[in-house]
Amino acid sequence: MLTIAIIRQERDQLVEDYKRRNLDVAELLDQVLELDELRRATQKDLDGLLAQSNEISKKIGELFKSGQHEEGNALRKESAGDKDAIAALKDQMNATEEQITQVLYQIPNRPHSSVPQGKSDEDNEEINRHGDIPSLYAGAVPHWDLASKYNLIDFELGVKITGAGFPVYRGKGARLQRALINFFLDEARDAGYEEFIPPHLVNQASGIGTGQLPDKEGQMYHAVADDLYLIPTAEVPLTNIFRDVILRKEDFPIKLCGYTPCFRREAGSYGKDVRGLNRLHQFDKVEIVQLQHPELSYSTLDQMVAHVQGLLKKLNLPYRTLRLCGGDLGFAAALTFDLEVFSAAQKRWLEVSSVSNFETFQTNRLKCRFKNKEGKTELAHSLNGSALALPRILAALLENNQFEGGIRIPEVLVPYCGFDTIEG
RNA sequence: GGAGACGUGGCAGAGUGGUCGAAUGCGGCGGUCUUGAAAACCGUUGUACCGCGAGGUACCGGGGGUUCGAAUCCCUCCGUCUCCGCCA
Repeated sequence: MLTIAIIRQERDQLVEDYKRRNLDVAELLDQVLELDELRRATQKDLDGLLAQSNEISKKIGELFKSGQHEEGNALRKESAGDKDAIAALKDQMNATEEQITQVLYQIPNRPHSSVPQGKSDEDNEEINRHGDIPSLYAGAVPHWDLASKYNLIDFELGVKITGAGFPVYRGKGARLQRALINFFLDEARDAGYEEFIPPHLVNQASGIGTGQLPDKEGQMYHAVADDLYLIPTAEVPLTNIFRDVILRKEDFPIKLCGYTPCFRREAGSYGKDVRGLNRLHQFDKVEIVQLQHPELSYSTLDQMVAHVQGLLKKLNLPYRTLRLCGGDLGFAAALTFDLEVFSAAQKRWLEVSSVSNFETFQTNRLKCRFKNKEGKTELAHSLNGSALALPRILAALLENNQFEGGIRIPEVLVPYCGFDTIEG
């Protein structure tokens, strides 16, 4: 969420910047400014009335204390009149603040200066590629065929138990999942991230804190009876650890990681690209999160991208790095790098990680601040990235490493799996 | 789920209608002393908003109410603890 201070100071520049998101925010910003004027004027009036009322109350107290009851009672009657005016101004204050919040909720994060103009994922900027795309043998098949051929994943069984998008992993498929989770967590720990196991359901305040609510209400599973939401990513509980927290600048950088299942309704997605593991309602992911000093957050972003690239290198998966254009950038992000691996049997790139700097967008909602050099509180920067999401990694691993007699397991995973080949 | 107790500043813990944004202790920060450190002593130490400033306003779990005035009384929600029940 943008701060009102920024809108007041940089209104014109903001309008310019949001054009790269293909958004015209002029009207929204002006609404905020107008409401803010009203709010300040109202507070001025309200504070004045309250000050008066406080003073009279104090006087009455003193009169009664010194035994001057008649004078006290006279004053009491006199002061009763302001109550309605005070109540009316309070109502107006609250209503105006609420309106400001509602407008601010509609405005996505300001794109970083390096974010290219663009409409869709086709305009994303490819930054680099790494690894050779394997040439598969003639009988190579996509991962959904491999999954059933080697009895690794049962999609139909998931449909029976729950519904589409909830696969059942079994046997070596299940063990491979667990191996990947442990591998990713160990790598994160080696990189200095503290491991957490957070709750998988969160309250509304947490959803608002990281930006899922109210913007993406329909994308989360909602347990209505208890008004809790199933997390779409570990980012939500992990980042919300720092809601309403004032850090010391020595605390930076704060590095956390955690494995959780992720639940996404994927409302509105349909048809192609949803086959097999490509798009699921429940999937596993290891997430890395950092809170950082504003001056350092972009070098931190680069480090996080490098960490994810390191994972892909160790898994020997060909990947490319994209800088998302304004049109593809998420609501809360200022800058995002996507990592995609090449799925050799589907012959296409699959997004496996999204690493973002949210600058103060989340921390403003979270009220996560630190004491700066001048001793003043200042909003921290928050960042996160998938390191990594499992399903598409698994898809690419199965497809890229298949041979006539089975599937080879990448060397780094063998100690985690306890097997080096999947065969019929 | 039932019964009871409680929710105050970084922590501990006073405060039951007025001068309380809140005693005191601990912790933190600055200083004196010291070769240095510790101890001792002195000072300082919540957050947000409005205002050029002086200063003002709000906040004692959240929300609402009573009152001229609420940390204090009432209602409600949330949470914690103890006992009972149930249970991995």
